[in-house]
Amino acid sequence: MSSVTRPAAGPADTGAGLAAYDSETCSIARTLALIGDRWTLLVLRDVGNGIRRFDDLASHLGIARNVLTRRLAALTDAELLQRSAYQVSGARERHEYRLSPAGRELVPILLAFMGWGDRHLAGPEGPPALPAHADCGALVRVALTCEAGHDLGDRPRLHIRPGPGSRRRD
Amino acid sequence: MSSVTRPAAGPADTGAGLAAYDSETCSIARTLALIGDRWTLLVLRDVGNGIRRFDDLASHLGIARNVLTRRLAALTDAELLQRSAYQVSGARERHEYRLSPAGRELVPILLAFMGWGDRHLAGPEGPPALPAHADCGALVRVALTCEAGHDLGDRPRLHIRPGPGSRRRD
DNA sequence: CAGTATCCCAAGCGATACTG
DNA sequence: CAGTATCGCTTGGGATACTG
Repeated sequence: MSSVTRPAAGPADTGAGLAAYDSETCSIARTLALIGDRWTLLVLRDVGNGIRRFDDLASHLGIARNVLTRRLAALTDAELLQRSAYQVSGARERHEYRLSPAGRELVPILLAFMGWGDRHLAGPEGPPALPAHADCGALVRVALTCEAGHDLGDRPRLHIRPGPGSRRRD
Repeated sequence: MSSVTRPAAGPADTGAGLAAYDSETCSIARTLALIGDRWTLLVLRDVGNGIRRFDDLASHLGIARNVLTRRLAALTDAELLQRSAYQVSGARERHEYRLSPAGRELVPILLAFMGWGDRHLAGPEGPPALPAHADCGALVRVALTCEAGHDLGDRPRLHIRPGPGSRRRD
């Protein structure tokens, strides 16, 4: 990028759209407010991977127990996790956590993180884990496609437009 | 997973894979450690949307200036942003920030957040913003596809396998 | 096992003032 | 305009002890 005498303008400046709208109304900001803390995505990852009990989560994550309590409560409250009781024969009742349908819809976010990390932060040995389609076993990747059927590739060029729920800034 | 009394199990338990591996080696954890704080993704969003100057970012985001300084420095350092100087005619030199190639590859993460928020946190009016393919104008969405060509849909069923860079837990 | 209750601490944020 | 410097404070996280 050499000597740009022209900071603004050009087709590259796709920003006029979002820039004019409230930063907090944005769906990215809203979602981040819900699950954008230090532990939540990792909790969801682990639960999605079948770690469903409190102590297992605590020890696998290395999270403080009280913090885990808070996260699980918040996630259950937001209905991203479902807490269900189960009973093993005569024993005392136990609980387990599972992803709710809305929680399972967060998987693309997790996979997007995973894909980027695999490409940019993995050592020379390669990625630490591989996501496969449970039905057919083939590897899964995140793709950006447009309604016209184009694949947008790795470094997509977007143009963000105001949507119906946009709120103009003052 | 040895000492599991296995309450539920069944085909739903796809977790054996990741659960057995280190929580921090995971690419999700690594990526989160880099960009998983309260502001970074929003900074990247705004820069990607064409807000490129310090004061514009500060006022659009509502972030404290010193915090913005730190974020921009960290992101430039991690080579997710590129800082370039430009000169308007005779005036003093100015700087602007742009997404680096690696930074642009984070767009799928942003769009995954956006998509989820649009579906679960938007008001009845609809999504606040719409991402369109810059080339053709059609709307863009995040899709999960497997190498066998299947579209995994909204609530994918995955099986996470250890990859070459996996590190067993003790 | 699955949490809750306390207490303490540090990172991180915000506000403000200052500089080239 | 584009930051840096300082400071106080709040938010959350960690450790530990306790309970049904």
